[in-house]
Amino acid sequence: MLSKKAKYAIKTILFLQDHPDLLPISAKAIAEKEHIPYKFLENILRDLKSHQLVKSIRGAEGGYALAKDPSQISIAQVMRAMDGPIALIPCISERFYESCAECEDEETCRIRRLFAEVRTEMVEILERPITTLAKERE
Amino acid sequence: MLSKKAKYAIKTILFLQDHPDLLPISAKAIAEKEHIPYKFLENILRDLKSHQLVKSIRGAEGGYALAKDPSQISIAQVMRAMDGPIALIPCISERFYESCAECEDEETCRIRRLFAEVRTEMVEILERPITTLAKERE
DNA sequence: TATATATCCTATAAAAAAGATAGGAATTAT
DNA sequence: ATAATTCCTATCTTTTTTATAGGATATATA
Ligand code: FES
Ligand code: FES
Repeated sequence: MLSKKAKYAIKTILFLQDHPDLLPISAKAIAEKEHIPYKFLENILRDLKSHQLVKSIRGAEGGYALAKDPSQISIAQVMRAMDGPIALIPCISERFYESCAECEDEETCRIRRLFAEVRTEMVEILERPITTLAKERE
Repeated sequence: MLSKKAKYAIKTILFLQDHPDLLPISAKAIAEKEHIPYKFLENILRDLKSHQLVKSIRGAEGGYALAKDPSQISIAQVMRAMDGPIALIPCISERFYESCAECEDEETCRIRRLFAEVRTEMVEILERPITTLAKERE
């Protein structure tokens, strides 16, 4: 399951997408509008920034904005920045590969292929740009 | 990511599939062969049994065996029995539905459809019978 | 029937991860 | 100068995951 952190992060990114203002948006404003604990959101924003998903302007009247065009941002990117791998097992993760402690040999592992297939399908959907996320009830 | 419990459970199920002996297989034997902590495995087997995935024979010479034909068992079933929902968000889970505390309205949620699509693809792959899991290096 | 081998059950402990908060330094518009 | 804001490190709390303990119950077989 998605962590709360990742879900808050997604909501934050979509909120910033929806408000491409001239002025950046403060963490305080985001926290209030999206009902995210303020200090928790600060941590999330720092992570989003370190992953080049948002940029920040310091000082009074400062705040946050998307670091790139929304067409270049996907839910997968946000999930990876917050929770790590998309894959359900580490040995087939593209960006967070780790060998499986429990499995003797990747070559003969019975479930590796299956989960690789799952990951491929997941990534295909989750890598879509967030611009494709129209509001429902169109 | 898959929990260790789920991974142990999958290994257990595949082990039982590979040993369709006349005699049931003891937890002790499974624990040794698959390198699973014995007492942890007991808990797992109890859960697998309560979900009708394995059956048990008590007493000396007792042990465990699959509760149904392997063609009727999938990795998805094992995952659900151990970790709960396959879906990444609760509001689209088929068997473990919960409304999302953070989202105001499912109808207007921007990410619900996307994650529903992800779940559909995941389930399609993970619901395959374990008999389709041939050993690699065919 | 005694014994050894098992499952079965409840409870607890230990470790790790997730979720949240605290306090203050640094920056900047007004 | 002041107020608003990001930035940083640290800590705390709660929940989940992983694992263990101890014993009750059942059963094959010698
Ligand atoms: S699941 Fe990774 S090697 Fe088996
Ligand atoms: S993710 Fe469940 S309603 Fe938005």
